[in-house]
Amino acid sequence: MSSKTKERKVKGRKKAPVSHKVIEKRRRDRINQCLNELGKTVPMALAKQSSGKLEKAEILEMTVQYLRALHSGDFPRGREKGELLAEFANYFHFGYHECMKNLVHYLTTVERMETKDTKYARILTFLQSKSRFVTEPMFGPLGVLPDPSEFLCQIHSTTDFQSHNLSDSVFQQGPGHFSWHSSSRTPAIPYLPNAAVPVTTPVQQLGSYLSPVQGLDNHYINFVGHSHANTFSMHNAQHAPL
DNA sequence: TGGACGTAAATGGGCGTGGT
DNA sequence: ACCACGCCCATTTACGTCCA
Repeated sequence: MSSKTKERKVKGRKKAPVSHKVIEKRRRDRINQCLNELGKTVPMALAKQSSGKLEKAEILEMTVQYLRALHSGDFPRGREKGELLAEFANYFHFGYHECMKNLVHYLTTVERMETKDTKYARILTFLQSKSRFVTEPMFGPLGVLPDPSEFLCQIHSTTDFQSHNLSDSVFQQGPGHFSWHSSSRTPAIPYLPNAAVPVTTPVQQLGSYLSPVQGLDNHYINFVGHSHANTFSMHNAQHAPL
């Protein structure tokens, strides 16, 4: 066993050498972090993750398929490429919203946290920042996609954030839009029905916020040549027409 | 229940590269 | 030339799942 393996040699340098184990650990962490990001970004991986564990190899496979689909000219007739990209983005936002919804439900019901709680506010702010970080590099250029953080901006845009309570808080949306409270898995969370989510995607013009996501299932499956439509069954069942 | 199997993480070592 | 560092690969270890 060489000295390198225990600790990298120290001679004649200012900086203390870093253990090879530590370096390798960091490297593995970087790899895993990127794989996780892919798992949260690639629609099919995101869908499968929600129903079970996803192997690294699967994430990579789905990413390859996803990129092939995006770069393929073989889009369904009558659908614009940008339109489908927007659908993919919506799919991601859907998953993100779903997680946030569950988290908020947990915080408010299980943890008994109030919206005026600073910790509650910090968590939402964190989610907001993460939301931007994850989505912008991939979908930013489209420029017209809804950002989940816009849900939260409805809180932060008002300085009296602390005056809000659960019944007049964040998850405000109009009819036909993505629902924060209608999941079969989570009980209802009160909301203001008159505040609409700022959704401006092209696909939205075709109908509700969710319908593109449902439509995406078939398109995406066709793109990647998979026949496992039941991969998305959870979403279909859960978010059938609002 | 225990062995087979698969996956992920940890570890050890070689090699290339860039800075001094 | 020497050294720190990063990358890659092979092997070992830990852990979870499946099946007889």
